[in-house]
Amino acid sequence: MAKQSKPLIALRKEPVQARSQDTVDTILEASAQILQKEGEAALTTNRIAAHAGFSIGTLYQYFPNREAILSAMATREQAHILKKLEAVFATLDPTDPEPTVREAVAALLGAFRGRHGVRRAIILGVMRRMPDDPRASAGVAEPLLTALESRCAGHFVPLGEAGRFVLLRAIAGAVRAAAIERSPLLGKPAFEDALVRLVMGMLLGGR
Amino acid sequence: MAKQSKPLIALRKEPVQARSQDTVDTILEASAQILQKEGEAALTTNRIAAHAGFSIGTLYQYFPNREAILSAMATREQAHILKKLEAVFATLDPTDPEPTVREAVAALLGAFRGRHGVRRAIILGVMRRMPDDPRASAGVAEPLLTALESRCAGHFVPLGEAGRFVLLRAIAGAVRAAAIERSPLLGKPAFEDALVRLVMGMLLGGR
DNA sequence: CTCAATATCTGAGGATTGCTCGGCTTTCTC
DNA sequence: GAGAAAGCCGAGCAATCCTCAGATATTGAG
Repeated sequence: MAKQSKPLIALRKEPVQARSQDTVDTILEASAQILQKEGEAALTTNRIAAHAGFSIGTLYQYFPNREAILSAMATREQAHILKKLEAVFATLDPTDPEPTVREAVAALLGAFRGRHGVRRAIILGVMRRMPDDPRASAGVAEPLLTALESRCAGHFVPLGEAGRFVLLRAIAGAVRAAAIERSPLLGKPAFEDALVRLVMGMLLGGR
Repeated sequence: MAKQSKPLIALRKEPVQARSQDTVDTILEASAQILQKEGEAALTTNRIAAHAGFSIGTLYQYFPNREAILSAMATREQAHILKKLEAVFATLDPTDPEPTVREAVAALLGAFRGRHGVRRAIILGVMRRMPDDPRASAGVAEPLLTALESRCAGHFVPLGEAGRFVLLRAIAGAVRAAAIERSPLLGKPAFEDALVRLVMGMLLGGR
Protein backbone atom coordinates (compact mmCIF):
# COMPACT_ATOMS: atom_id res chain seq x y z
CA MET A 1 0.00 0.00 0.00
CA ALA A 2 0.99 3.59 -0.48
CA LYS A 3 3.08 2.09 -3.22
CA GLN A 4 4.39 5.13 -4.99
CA SER A 5 3.53 8.24 -3.10
CA LYS A 6 7.24 8.99 -2.87
CA PRO A 7 8.70 7.33 -5.97
CA LEU A 8 6.59 9.43 -8.27
CA ILE A 9 8.24 12.56 -6.96
CA ALA A 10 11.64 11.01 -6.55
CA LEU A 11 11.52 9.89 -10.16
CA ARG A 12 12.03 13.46 -11.18
CA LYS A 13 15.70 13.25 -10.86
CA GLU A 14 18.66 12.29 -12.87
CA PRO A 15 18.10 10.18 -15.99
CA VAL A 16 19.88 6.85 -15.98
CA GLN A 17 19.86 5.63 -19.55
CA ALA A 18 21.67 7.46 -22.34
CA ARG A 19 18.39 7.99 -24.16
CA SER A 20 16.91 9.97 -21.33
CA GLN A 21 20.07 11.98 -20.86
CA ASP A 22 19.58 13.05 -24.45
CA THR A 23 15.99 13.89 -23.69
CA VAL A 24 16.99 16.24 -20.92
CA ASP A 25 19.59 17.89 -23.11
CA THR A 26 17.09 18.30 -25.91
CA ILE A 27 14.57 19.89 -23.59
CA LEU A 28 17.13 22.36 -22.29
CA GLU A 29 18.33 23.24 -25.77
CA ALA A 30 14.77 23.69 -27.00
CA SER A 31 14.13 26.02 -24.08
CA ALA A 32 17.20 28.07 -24.92
CA GLN A 33 16.13 28.39 -28.54
CA ILE A 34 12.62 29.49 -27.64
CA LEU A 35 13.97 32.04 -25.18
CA GLN A 36 16.40 33.44 -27.69
CA LYS A 37 14.03 33.56 -30.64
CA GLU A 38 10.66 34.29 -29.09
CA GLY A 39 11.29 35.68 -25.65
CA GLU A 40 10.34 34.71 -22.15
CA ALA A 41 6.61 34.97 -22.67
CA ALA A 42 6.73 32.17 -25.23
CA LEU A 43 8.50 29.80 -22.87
CA THR A 44 5.53 27.66 -21.84
CA THR A 45 6.01 24.08 -20.81
CA ASN A 46 3.78 22.75 -23.58
CA ARG A 47 5.69 24.77 -26.12
CA ILE A 48 9.01 23.51 -24.85
CA ALA A 49 7.84 19.92 -25.06
CA ALA A 50 6.47 20.39 -28.56
CA HIS A 51 9.61 22.14 -29.78
CA ALA A 52 11.77 19.43 -28.27
CA GLY A 53 9.64 16.76 -29.92
CA PHE A 54 8.44 15.15 -26.71
CA SER A 55 5.19 14.91 -24.87
CA ILE A 56 4.49 17.25 -22.01
CA GLY A 57 4.44 14.26 -19.70
CA THR A 58 8.02 13.44 -20.56
CA LEU A 59 9.13 16.92 -19.64
CA TYR A 60 7.56 16.62 -16.24
CA GLN A 61 9.30 13.32 -15.68
CA TYR A 62 12.54 15.19 -15.18
CA PHE A 63 11.56 18.69 -14.19
CA PRO A 64 9.20 19.14 -11.26
CA ASN A 65 8.04 22.49 -12.60
CA ARG A 66 8.71 25.18 -15.15
CA GLU A 67 11.09 26.99 -12.84
CA ALA A 68 13.31 23.93 -12.60
CA ILE A 69 14.12 24.16 -16.29
CA LEU A 70 15.54 27.64 -15.94
CA SER A 71 17.27 26.49 -12.80
CA ALA A 72 18.96 23.66 -14.65
CA MET A 73 20.12 25.99 -17.38
CA ALA A 74 21.51 28.32 -14.75
CA THR A 75 23.36 25.53 -12.98
CA ARG A 76 25.09 24.48 -16.18
CA GLU A 77 26.06 28.02 -17.03
CA GLN A 78 27.34 28.67 -13.54
CA ALA A 79 29.46 25.53 -13.49
CA HIS A 80 30.96 26.54 -16.80
CA ILE A 81 31.89 30.00 -15.53
CA LEU A 82 33.29 28.71 -12.26
CA LYS A 83 35.52 26.30 -14.12
CA LYS A 84 36.94 29.06 -16.25
CA LEU A 85 37.58 31.22 -13.19
CA GLU A 86 39.35 28.38 -11.41
CA ALA A 87 41.64 27.96 -14.38
CA VAL A 88 42.49 31.65 -14.30
CA PHE A 89 43.22 31.69 -10.58
CA ALA A 90 45.51 28.69 -10.94
CA THR A 91 47.98 30.99 -12.68
CA LEU A 92 47.93 33.60 -9.91
CA ASP A 93 51.19 35.41 -9.20
CA PRO A 94 51.03 36.40 -5.50
CA THR A 95 53.50 39.21 -6.13
CA ASP A 96 51.34 40.94 -8.71
CA PRO A 97 47.69 39.88 -8.50
CA GLU A 98 46.16 42.58 -10.67
CA PRO A 99 46.72 40.81 -14.00
CA THR A 100 44.96 37.75 -12.64
CA VAL A 101 42.05 39.87 -11.45
CA ARG A 102 41.85 41.42 -14.90
CA GLU A 103 41.96 38.05 -16.55
CA ALA A 104 39.22 36.75 -14.27
CA VAL A 105 37.04 39.74 -15.05
CA ALA A 106 37.62 39.23 -18.76
CA ALA A 107 36.67 35.56 -18.45
CA LEU A 108 33.50 36.47 -16.57
CA LEU A 109 32.52 39.03 -19.18
CA GLY A 110 33.31 36.59 -21.96
CA ALA A 111 30.71 34.26 -20.54
CA PHE A 112 28.11 37.01 -20.82
CA ARG A 113 28.46 37.60 -24.50
CA GLY A 114 25.88 36.32 -26.95
CA ARG A 115 22.46 34.73 -26.43
CA HIS A 116 21.24 37.77 -24.53
CA GLY A 117 17.66 36.63 -24.45
CA VAL A 118 18.63 33.40 -22.79
CA ARG A 119 20.95 34.99 -20.29
CA ARG A 120 18.38 37.46 -19.12
CA ALA A 121 15.90 34.73 -18.28
CA ILE A 122 18.57 32.67 -16.57
CA ILE A 123 19.64 35.55 -14.37
CA LEU A 124 16.11 36.24 -13.25
CA GLY A 125 15.58 32.53 -12.66
CA VAL A 126 18.68 32.40 -10.51
CA MET A 127 17.55 35.34 -8.42
CA ARG A 128 14.14 33.85 -7.87
CA ARG A 129 15.74 30.77 -6.36
CA MET A 130 18.20 32.66 -4.23
CA PRO A 131 16.94 32.32 -0.69
CA ASP A 132 16.23 28.63 -1.09
CA ASP A 133 19.17 27.40 -3.11
CA PRO A 134 22.53 28.45 -1.65
CA ARG A 135 24.23 27.56 -4.91
CA ALA A 136 22.17 30.18 -6.68
CA SER A 137 23.99 33.11 -5.14
CA ALA A 138 27.33 34.63 -6.08
CA GLY A 139 28.70 32.92 -2.97
CA VAL A 140 29.84 29.95 -5.03
CA ALA A 141 32.92 31.93 -5.95
CA GLU A 142 33.81 32.56 -2.33
CA PRO A 143 36.53 29.86 -2.21
CA LEU A 144 38.28 31.61 -5.07
CA LEU A 145 38.26 34.93 -3.28
CA THR A 146 39.45 33.35 -0.05
CA ALA A 147 42.30 31.68 -1.90
CA LEU A 148 43.24 34.98 -3.53
CA GLU A 149 43.33 36.69 -0.17
CA SER A 150 45.39 34.07 1.61
CA ARG A 151 47.91 33.69 -1.19
CA CYS A 152 48.36 37.44 -1.41
CA ALA A 153 48.47 38.00 2.35
CA GLY A 154 50.18 41.26 3.14
CA HIS A 155 49.21 42.95 -0.11
CA PHE A 156 45.61 43.52 0.90
CA VAL A 157 43.59 44.64 3.86
CA PRO A 158 41.61 41.55 4.92
CA LEU A 159 37.99 41.70 3.80
CA GLY A 160 36.25 39.70 6.48
CA GLU A 161 32.96 37.90 5.93
CA ALA A 162 30.99 41.03 5.11
CA GLY A 163 33.68 42.28 2.76
CA ARG A 164 33.73 39.05 0.80
CA PHE A 165 29.96 38.99 0.63
CA VAL A 166 29.81 42.55 -0.65
CA LEU A 167 32.59 42.19 -3.18
CA LEU A 168 31.21 39.04 -4.76
CA ARG A 169 27.64 40.34 -4.94
CA ALA A 170 28.84 43.71 -6.19
CA ILE A 171 30.61 42.16 -9.15
CA ALA A 172 27.67 39.91 -9.89
CA GLY A 173 25.31 42.87 -9.56
CA ALA A 174 27.23 45.02 -12.00
CA VAL A 175 27.62 42.31 -14.62
CA ARG A 176 24.08 41.04 -14.31
CA ALA A 177 22.70 44.56 -14.54
CA ALA A 178 24.67 45.19 -17.71
CA ALA A 179 23.30 41.98 -19.17
CA ILE A 180 19.70 42.56 -18.15
CA GLU A 181 19.71 46.19 -19.19
CA ARG A 182 21.39 45.18 -22.44
CA SER A 183 23.93 47.91 -21.81
CA PRO A 184 26.29 48.57 -24.71
CA LEU A 185 29.01 48.84 -22.10
CA LEU A 186 29.14 45.06 -21.86
CA GLY A 187 31.46 44.76 -24.81
CA LYS A 188 33.65 47.78 -24.12
CA PRO A 189 37.10 47.74 -22.51
CA ALA A 190 36.08 50.61 -20.23
CA PHE A 191 33.62 48.26 -18.55
CA GLU A 192 36.33 45.75 -17.85
CA ASP A 193 38.55 48.51 -16.50
CA ALA A 194 35.83 49.71 -14.19
CA LEU A 195 35.29 46.22 -12.79
CA VAL A 196 38.99 45.76 -12.18
CA ARG A 197 39.06 49.11 -10.44
CA LEU A 198 36.14 48.02 -8.30
CA VAL A 199 37.88 44.84 -7.21
CA MET A 200 41.30 46.32 -6.63
CA GLY A 201 39.88 49.32 -4.80
CA MET A 202 37.98 47.08 -2.45
CA LEU A 203 40.93 44.77 -1.87
CA LEU A 204 43.27 47.66 -1.15
CA GLY A 205 40.97 48.83 1.58
CA GLY A 206 39.37 51.97 0.23
CA ARG A 207 42.11 54.08 1.63
CA MET B 1 -17.64 53.80 -34.48
CA ALA B 2 -14.51 52.36 -33.00
CA LYS B 3 -15.59 54.48 -30.08
CA GLN B 4 -13.33 53.22 -27.35
CA SER B 5 -10.60 51.08 -28.78
CA LYS B 6 -8.11 53.52 -27.34
CA PRO B 7 -9.89 55.02 -24.31
CA LEU B 8 -10.26 51.63 -22.72
CA ILE B 9 -6.51 51.27 -22.62
CA ALA B 10 -5.84 54.87 -21.78
CA LEU B 11 -8.21 54.61 -18.88
CA ARG B 12 -5.64 52.50 -17.13
CA LYS B 13 -3.86 55.50 -15.87
CA GLU B 14 -4.02 57.92 -13.04
CA PRO B 15 -7.26 58.13 -11.06
CA VAL B 16 -8.94 61.53 -11.02
CA GLN B 17 -11.36 61.51 -8.14
CA ALA B 18 -10.23 61.13 -4.55
CA ARG B 19 -12.24 57.95 -4.28
CA SER B 20 -10.27 56.18 -6.95
CA GLN B 21 -6.98 57.41 -5.56
CA ASP B 22 -7.98 55.62 -2.38
CA THR B 23 -8.81 52.55 -4.43
CA VAL B 24 -5.33 52.44 -5.90
CA ASP B 25 -3.75 52.90 -2.47
CA THR B 26 -5.94 50.17 -1.03
CA ILE B 27 -4.98 47.76 -3.78
CA LEU B 28 -1.30 48.41 -3.27
CA GLU B 29 -1.57 48.03 0.49
CA ALA B 30 -3.54 44.81 0.13
CA SER B 31 -0.86 43.48 -2.18
CA ALA B 32 1.85 44.32 0.34
CA GLN B 33 -0.04 42.56 3.10
CA ILE B 34 -0.59 39.43 1.07
CA LEU B 35 3.05 39.34 0.04
CA GLN B 36 4.23 39.76 3.60
CA LYS B 37 1.85 37.30 5.21
CA GLU B 38 1.37 34.63 2.56
CA GLY B 39 4.23 34.94 0.12
CA GLU B 40 4.54 35.59 -3.57
CA ALA B 41 2.64 32.51 -4.67
CA ALA B 42 -0.50 33.82 -3.00
CA LEU B 43 -0.36 37.12 -4.82
CA THR B 44 -3.00 36.48 -7.47
CA THR B 45 -4.98 39.30 -8.97
CA ASN B 46 -8.30 37.88 -7.81
CA ARG B 47 -6.93 37.50 -4.29
CA ILE B 48 -5.65 41.05 -4.25
CA ALA B 49 -9.01 42.38 -5.39
CA ALA B 50 -10.88 40.33 -2.80
CA HIS B 51 -8.54 41.34 0.01
CA ALA B 52 -8.82 44.98 -1.00
CA GLY B 53 -12.60 44.68 -1.08
CA PHE B 54 -12.99 45.45 -4.75
CA SER B 55 -14.02 43.55 -7.83
CA ILE B 56 -11.34 42.17 -10.09
CA GLY B 57 -12.55 44.51 -12.80
CA THR B 58 -11.74 47.53 -10.67
CA LEU B 59 -8.18 46.37 -10.23
CA TYR B 60 -7.72 46.09 -13.97
CA GLN B 61 -9.05 49.58 -14.44
CA TYR B 62 -5.84 50.95 -13.05
CA PHE B 63 -3.29 48.22 -13.56
CA PRO B 64 -2.88 46.77 -17.04
CA ASN B 65 -1.56 43.52 -15.63
CA ARG B 66 -0.31 41.80 -12.52
CA GLU B 67 3.23 42.94 -13.11
CA ALA B 68 2.19 46.57 -13.05
CA ILE B 69 1.14 46.27 -9.42
CA LEU B 70 4.60 45.21 -8.34
CA SER B 71 5.99 47.89 -10.59
CA ALA B 72 3.93 50.55 -8.87
CA MET B 73 5.05 49.36 -5.46
CA ALA B 74 8.64 49.50 -6.66
CA THR B 75 8.26 53.01 -8.01
CA ARG B 76 6.94 54.30 -4.70
CA GLU B 77 9.70 52.61 -2.75
CA GLN B 78 12.35 53.91 -5.10
CA ALA B 79 11.11 57.47 -4.92
CA HIS B 80 11.19 57.25 -1.15
CA ILE B 81 14.79 56.05 -1.10
CA LEU B 82 15.94 58.60 -3.64
CA LYS B 83 14.45 61.38 -1.56
CA LYS B 84 16.32 60.26 1.50
CA LEU B 85 19.58 60.05 -0.42
CA GLU B 86 19.12 63.51 -1.84
CA ALA B 87 18.68 64.86 1.67
CA VAL B 88 21.91 63.19 2.74
CA PHE B 89 23.91 64.51 -0.18
CA ALA B 90 22.68 68.03 0.49
CA THR B 91 24.91 68.07 3.56
CA LEU B 92 28.02 67.00 1.68
CA ASP B 93 31.33 68.43 2.84
CA PRO B 94 33.59 68.47 -0.26
CA THR B 95 36.65 68.43 1.97
CA ASP B 96 35.73 65.17 3.66
CA PRO B 97 33.19 63.14 1.67
CA GLU B 98 33.50 59.83 3.50
CA PRO B 99 31.02 60.66 6.29
CA THR B 100 28.44 61.56 3.67
CA VAL B 101 29.06 58.31 1.83
CA ARG B 102 28.63 56.44 5.09
CA GLU B 103 25.45 58.28 5.87
CA ALA B 104 24.08 57.55 2.41
CA VAL B 105 24.88 53.87 2.79
CA ALA B 106 23.20 53.83 6.18
CA ALA B 107 20.12 55.49 4.70
CA LEU B 108 20.00 52.97 1.91
CA LEU B 109 20.30 50.06 4.31
CA GLY B 110 17.67 51.58 6.55
CA ALA B 111 15.23 51.42 3.68
CA PHE B 112 15.86 47.70 3.38
CA ARG B 113 14.85 46.79 6.90
CA GLY B 114 11.54 45.17 7.66
CA ARG B 115 8.84 43.73 5.39
CA HIS B 116 11.29 41.31 3.87
CA GLY B 117 8.67 39.34 2.02
CA VAL B 118 7.47 42.46 0.26
CA ARG B 119 10.91 43.73 -0.60
CA ARG B 120 12.00 40.51 -2.20
CA ALA B 121 9.06 40.55 -4.58
CA ILE B 122 9.61 44.21 -5.35
CA ILE B 123 13.26 43.66 -6.20
CA LEU B 124 12.47 40.83 -8.58
CA GLY B 125 9.69 42.91 -10.11
CA VAL B 126 12.09 45.77 -10.69
CA MET B 127 14.62 43.53 -12.38
CA ARG B 128 12.04 42.02 -14.66
CA ARG B 129 11.18 45.48 -15.95
CA MET B 130 14.78 46.57 -16.32
CA PRO B 131 15.39 46.61 -20.05
CA ASP B 132 12.09 48.31 -20.80
CA ASP B 133 11.81 50.85 -18.03
CA PRO B 134 14.91 53.00 -17.62
CA ARG B 135 13.71 54.11 -14.22
CA ALA B 136 13.86 50.56 -12.99
CA SER B 137 17.63 50.41 -12.91
CA ALA B 138 20.03 51.75 -10.35
CA GLY B 139 20.80 54.50 -12.82
CA VAL B 140 18.25 56.79 -11.20
CA ALA B 141 20.90 57.65 -8.62
CA GLU B 142 23.37 58.72 -11.27
CA PRO B 143 22.80 62.46 -10.79
CA LEU B 144 23.74 62.06 -7.14
CA LEU B 145 26.99 60.34 -8.02
CA THR B 146 27.81 62.91 -10.66
CA ALA B 147 27.22 65.69 -8.17
CA LEU B 148 29.44 63.98 -5.63
CA GLU B 149 32.21 63.69 -8.17
CA SER B 150 32.06 67.25 -9.41
CA ARG B 151 31.84 68.78 -5.96
CA CYS B 152 34.78 66.72 -4.75
CA ALA B 153 36.88 67.26 -7.87
CA GLY B 154 40.53 66.64 -7.14
CA HIS B 155 39.91 64.17 -4.33
CA PHE B 156 38.95 61.32 -6.65
CA VAL B 157 40.05 59.74 -9.89
CA PRO B 158 37.19 60.43 -12.33
CA LEU B 159 34.97 57.40 -12.89
CA GLY B 160 33.77 57.93 -16.42
CA GLU B 161 30.52 56.49 -17.73
CA ALA B 162 31.51 52.87 -17.19
CA GLY B 163 32.78 53.58 -13.71
CA ARG B 164 29.55 55.23 -12.64
CA PHE B 165 27.51 52.42 -14.15
CA VAL B 166 29.56 49.80 -12.33
CA LEU B 167 29.60 51.55 -8.99
CA LEU B 168 25.86 52.16 -8.88
CA ARG B 169 24.96 48.64 -9.99
CA ALA B 170 27.54 47.15 -7.65
CA ILE B 171 25.99 48.82 -4.61
CA ALA B 172 22.52 47.88 -5.72
CA GLY B 173 23.67 44.33 -6.39
CA ALA B 174 25.20 43.88 -2.97
CA VAL B 175 22.25 45.33 -1.08
CA ARG B 176 19.64 43.53 -3.17
CA ALA B 177 21.47 40.24 -2.80
CA ALA B 178 21.57 40.65 0.96
CA ALA B 179 17.85 41.32 0.98
CA ILE B 180 16.90 38.48 -1.34
CA GLU B 181 19.18 35.98 0.35
CA ARG B 182 17.85 37.19 3.69
CA SER B 183 21.46 37.49 4.82
CA PRO B 184 21.90 38.20 8.54
CA LEU B 185 24.61 40.65 7.47
CA LEU B 186 21.95 43.17 6.49
CA GLY B 187 21.62 44.44 10.03
CA LYS B 188 25.26 44.33 11.01
CA PRO B 189 27.69 47.30 11.09
CA ALA B 190 30.29 45.22 9.25
CA PHE B 191 28.02 45.21 6.22
CA GLU B 192 27.81 48.98 6.23
CA ASP B 193 31.58 49.18 6.62
CA ALA B 194 32.11 46.90 3.67
CA LEU B 195 29.83 48.98 1.45
CA VAL B 196 31.62 52.17 2.42
CA ARG B 197 34.89 50.48 1.63
CA LEU B 198 33.53 49.45 -1.74
CA VAL B 199 32.51 52.98 -2.63
CA MET B 200 35.61 54.73 -1.32
CA GLY B 201 37.93 52.18 -2.90
CA MET B 202 36.29 52.68 -6.25
CA LEU B 203 36.31 56.46 -5.99
CA LEU B 204 39.97 56.55 -4.98
CA GLY B 205 40.84 54.66 -8.11
CA GLY B 206 41.81 51.20 -6.95
CA ARG B 207 45.39 52.27 -6.56
C1' DC C 1 -32.49 70.43 -6.71
C1' DT C 2 -32.36 67.94 -11.24
C1' DC C 3 -30.31 65.32 -14.40
C1' DA C 4 -27.10 64.23 -17.85
C1' DA C 5 -22.25 63.50 -18.39
C1' DT C 6 -18.51 61.47 -16.41
C1' DA C 7 -16.07 58.46 -13.34
C1' DT C 8 -15.98 54.28 -10.97
C1' DC C 9 -17.19 49.66 -10.00
C1' DT C 10 -19.00 44.84 -10.96
C1' DG C 11 -18.24 39.71 -11.76
C1' DA C 12 -19.29 35.83 -14.87
C1' DG C 13 -16.61 33.61 -17.98
C1' DG C 14 -13.15 33.10 -22.24
C1' DA C 15 -8.45 31.91 -23.07
C1' DT C 16 -4.13 30.08 -21.44
C1' DT C 17 -1.17 27.61 -18.91
C1' DG C 18 1.05 24.48 -15.37
C1' DC C 19 0.88 20.05 -14.23
C1' DT C 20 -1.18 15.00 -13.20
C1' DC C 21 -2.01 10.26 -13.97
C1' DG C 22 -3.13 5.86 -15.89
C1' DG C 23 -1.43 3.34 -19.38
C1' DC C 24 1.66 2.25 -23.38
C1' DT C 25 6.54 1.39 -25.48
C1' DT C 26 11.39 0.70 -25.31
C1' DT C 27 15.51 -0.95 -23.10
C1' DC C 28 17.91 -3.71 -19.84
C1' DT C 29 19.01 -8.02 -17.34
C1' DC C 30 19.42 -12.75 -16.59
C1' DG D 1 13.01 -14.31 -24.66
C1' DA D 2 10.54 -13.07 -20.54
C1' DG D 3 9.99 -10.19 -16.80
C1' DA D 4 11.38 -5.84 -14.77
C1' DA D 5 12.73 -1.30 -15.06
C1' DA D 6 13.07 2.95 -17.45
C1' DG D 7 11.10 6.00 -20.45
C1' DC D 8 7.26 8.12 -22.92
C1' DC D 9 2.48 9.67 -24.01
C1' DG D 10 -1.41 13.22 -24.06
C1' DA D 11 -6.27 14.18 -22.71
C1' DG D 12 -7.89 16.94 -19.38
C1' DC D 13 -8.34 19.27 -14.55
C1' DA D 14 -7.50 23.22 -11.77
C1' DA D 15 -5.82 27.65 -11.38
C1' DT D 16 -4.89 32.02 -13.21
C1' DC D 17 -4.99 36.29 -15.95
C1' DC D 18 -7.71 39.42 -17.93
C1' DT D 19 -12.02 41.25 -20.78
C1' DC D 20 -16.29 43.42 -21.48
C1' DA D 21 -20.96 44.90 -21.26
C1' DG D 22 -23.44 47.07 -18.25
C1' DA D 23 -24.71 48.76 -13.22
C1' DT D 24 -23.79 52.31 -9.72
C1' DA D 25 -21.85 56.53 -7.87
C1' DT D 26 -20.23 61.36 -8.27
C1' DT D 27 -20.04 65.85 -10.22
C1' DG D 28 -21.48 70.23 -11.63
C1' DA D 29 -24.10 73.24 -14.89
C1' DG D 30 -28.53 75.22 -15.06
